[in-house]
Amino acid sequence: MSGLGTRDQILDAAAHVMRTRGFARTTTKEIARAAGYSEATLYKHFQDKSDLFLAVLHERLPSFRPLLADLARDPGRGSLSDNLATTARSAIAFYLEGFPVSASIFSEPELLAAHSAAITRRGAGPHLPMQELARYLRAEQQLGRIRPGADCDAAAALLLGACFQYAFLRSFFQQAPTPAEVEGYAAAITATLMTGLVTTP
Amino acid sequence: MSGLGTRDQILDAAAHVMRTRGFARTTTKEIARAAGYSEATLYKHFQDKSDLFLAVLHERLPSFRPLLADLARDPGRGSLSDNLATTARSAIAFYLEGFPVSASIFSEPELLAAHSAAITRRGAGPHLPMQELARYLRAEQQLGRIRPGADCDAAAALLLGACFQYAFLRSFFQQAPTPAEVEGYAAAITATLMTGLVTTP
DNA sequence: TGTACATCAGTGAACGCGCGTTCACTGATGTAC
DNA sequence: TGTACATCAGTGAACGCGCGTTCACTGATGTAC
Repeated sequence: MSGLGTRDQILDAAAHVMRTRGFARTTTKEIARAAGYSEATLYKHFQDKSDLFLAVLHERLPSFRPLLADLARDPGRGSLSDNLATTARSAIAFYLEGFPVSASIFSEPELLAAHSAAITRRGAGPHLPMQELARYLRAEQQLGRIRPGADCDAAAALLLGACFQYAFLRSFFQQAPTPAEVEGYAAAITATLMTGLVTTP
Repeated sequence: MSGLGTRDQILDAAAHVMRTRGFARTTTKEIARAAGYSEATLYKHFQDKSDLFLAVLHERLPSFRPLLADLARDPGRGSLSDNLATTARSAIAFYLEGFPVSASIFSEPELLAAHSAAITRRGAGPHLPMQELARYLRAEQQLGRIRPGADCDAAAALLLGACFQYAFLRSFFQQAPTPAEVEGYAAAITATLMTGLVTTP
């Protein structure tokens, strides 16, 4: 009695199997079983398995651009370091959720190529959060809360890069971090990014 | 007429196929063909396919710890920002080379678990470069080239994280960066890490 | 030196299995008159 | 209202294929006397 169409149920099931069993174990049989349909039904809604995968990647991967867009729309609100720490926490949560599935695509270069082409075509991509964050930082710079000479692109790359690698390491060692850990880490990298290594605050 | 034993030739071939065809296409048949042996020969040297993969991951993935260990052994040499920029360039090259194969493992969670367990057992791991870099930074801090209050762990995470994500993005869009691009990027993140966003240099 | 045997790296051919995919079908629902 | 037909979501069973793995083997090399 779900309100979802068959296609959506299949996508949900596929995304679930990918997360729980891994990309290599995500067979048409497993997806069909998880969705509660026969394998043949998959082919009524998707051309082939690649088509189904690409749809999952497009329609079921999380995004955290909205949060960043909000920030950039309204700079000057709250303290800069709070905003950055919040962004870092969201980024970590986002990368933790998306990394295992996203990384899996690298095992099939042709699928990766198709996915990255599709993403480029529609103007999306994993580099956009960085651009969005840099845009926010430049807005803060114009408001005088960031020093004039600072390189906002580099700063965005440093902050999100640290979050990305943090999520990778946790995924790699299969250790989900506690909220307190994430909070501490986000605060530490934010503070260091703000003040730098050599100058005295 | 190679000086390599059969086992090493198989490992080289497997690593090569992984890089060129992708993890999912790395079948026993492809490995055997690339190595110039029959498939049956693989099983004279490895218990099964997982065993062979784990050996590739252990014995054929690049490492850039040595460079970092050198740095940490001899702090105070050269300028701090040159050392960091050099480290960033090496890190990017290293991650660019290792990322596609390393990421692939996420498609088989059981293999990932076996790999991460093996790595932990022998005291290795992708988090060590960060620790090594932090160690170097602390040594510089003791020499007075980094301000006393700075968080060297956070700084190491920021710098290597930015390199890691940079390599990911390039691998994702299948665009190999030029040396000049890498150099510019390394210089930018290094400078920003050194001076920070809010203080005046 | 010749002969008989042991060792050992490597192989061709076959195996069972699970994969993605297709096909002819079923049965419920909608539509025409 | 009843009847005949069209539509359409979904299926069971089968398909060919390529996978990882094994087995009985071959032939070159080493060793004993």
